[in-house]
Amino acid sequence: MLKNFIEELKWRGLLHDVMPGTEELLLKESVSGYVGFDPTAKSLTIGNLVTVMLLVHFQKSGHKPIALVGGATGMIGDPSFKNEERKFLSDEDVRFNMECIKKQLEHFLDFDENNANNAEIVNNYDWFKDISFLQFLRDVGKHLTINYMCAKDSVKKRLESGLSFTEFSYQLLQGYDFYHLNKTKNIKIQMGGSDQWGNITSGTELIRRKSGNEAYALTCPLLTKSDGTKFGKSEGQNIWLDPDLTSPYKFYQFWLNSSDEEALKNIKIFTTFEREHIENLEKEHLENPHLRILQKELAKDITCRVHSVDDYNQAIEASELLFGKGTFESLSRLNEKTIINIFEGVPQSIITRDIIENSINIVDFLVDKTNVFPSKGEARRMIKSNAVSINKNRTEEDKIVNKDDLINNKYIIVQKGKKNYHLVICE
RNA sequence: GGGGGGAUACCAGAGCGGUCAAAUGGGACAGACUGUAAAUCUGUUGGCGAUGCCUUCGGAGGUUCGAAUCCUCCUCCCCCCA
Repeated sequence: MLKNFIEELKWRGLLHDVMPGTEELLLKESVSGYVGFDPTAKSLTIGNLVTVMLLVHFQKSGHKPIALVGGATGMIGDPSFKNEERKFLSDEDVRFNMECIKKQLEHFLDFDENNANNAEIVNNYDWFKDISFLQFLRDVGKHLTINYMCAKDSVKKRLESGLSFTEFSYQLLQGYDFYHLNKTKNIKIQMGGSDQWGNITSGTELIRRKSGNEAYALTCPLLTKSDGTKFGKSEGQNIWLDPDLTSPYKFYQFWLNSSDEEALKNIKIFTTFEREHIENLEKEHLENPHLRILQKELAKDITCRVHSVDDYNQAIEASELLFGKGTFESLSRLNEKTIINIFEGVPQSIITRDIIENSINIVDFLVDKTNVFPSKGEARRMIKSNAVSINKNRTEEDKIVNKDDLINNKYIIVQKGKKNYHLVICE
């Protein structure tokens, strides 16, 4: 009943590094393993989703996944591969973020206590809050040398530019987490992104020295886009799991917009589809690339899981209208409720009715009244390069906007380029 | 402590008294082509009431008809010698 977890990660492209003996252990018995999440924001991003998927597959392979939310470590800040010292988060922020993240994790893992390998969430603040500084230095600090700690790639960069004692200590805290979980919950393996390798091995080392137990580690690659830039951002914006921060429509669009190469890579990483199923999808895709099957399946699966089937359907409906054969006529036929649904999550501005009644030049409309563009120069440039549409019709610089442009006597749909919409509501 | 080099638009980096709103490359955005893909090609990348005006070249002053460019002071970075 145990599946080969390592094998699974391998073909999915989710394995970067693994400690010797890990595979044997995982095949021999059902093991508890954990991944840590820092509560630096009130929501996880799709970047964090990669390590969430490690836990998901871990559980599916018959092991017991633990998500650690770093209530304590979040107050310190991980220096790994960062360029500079980070700001502290306030106590309340950490606690608030932690609660939010906890709820998000519950979407992915099975917490049903009737199952032997049900998921659990732990918070390292619970065991750190009662440890005194002196006690920590005696119990933990004594076991790892500065030389060992400095040798980590993750801190090397910062040794040149400066690193506070606080952040330097981070790996001890994370190492102690692992030790504590190993001792109290018999957790034998820690997983994470490849940037965490240094911190994780501090943990296995600490365990070995303090208790003589064997502990294991495994990391997944950090995702980058095929052009090498950071994954998970759209126009410089993070893609969040929280629908208030990234609307389901935008979320869906993000995945749908993947290039072929990325879609193939990501469908393995972010879905739980079986290997054979993915290979079939890939084959279909190659036969009919214009149908974008990989992108659609990928976007569908993730959107449904992170948000809901309803959100997905709505995103589809919106996408079809906005990118399909939408015309001024078809848009005019929509009722108000549909419009509101479709444009949920699309930037909007509200203007007063007299502006339209009195007619207004397109540039003033787009800059002064609605902030579609930050400056008139840019608005004119965009219009000149054929990038601006009003209600699906290309517009000219001398266009006057008046009440004939209102859809449903209330809405104007502005398009900047092919993909960016802006809804103007006239009240 | 002594000596030297530097800070320019999102980033890298030229310019070293007027012709500089500032070369070039990257990034970003847009257009064409397409499949809401990739590649490619093209355009844009300080603001405005726009053949002109205003604000920008680390900060503050000064010289000059005129300064990113010269001088003084300050802040921060890098290198070399002790």
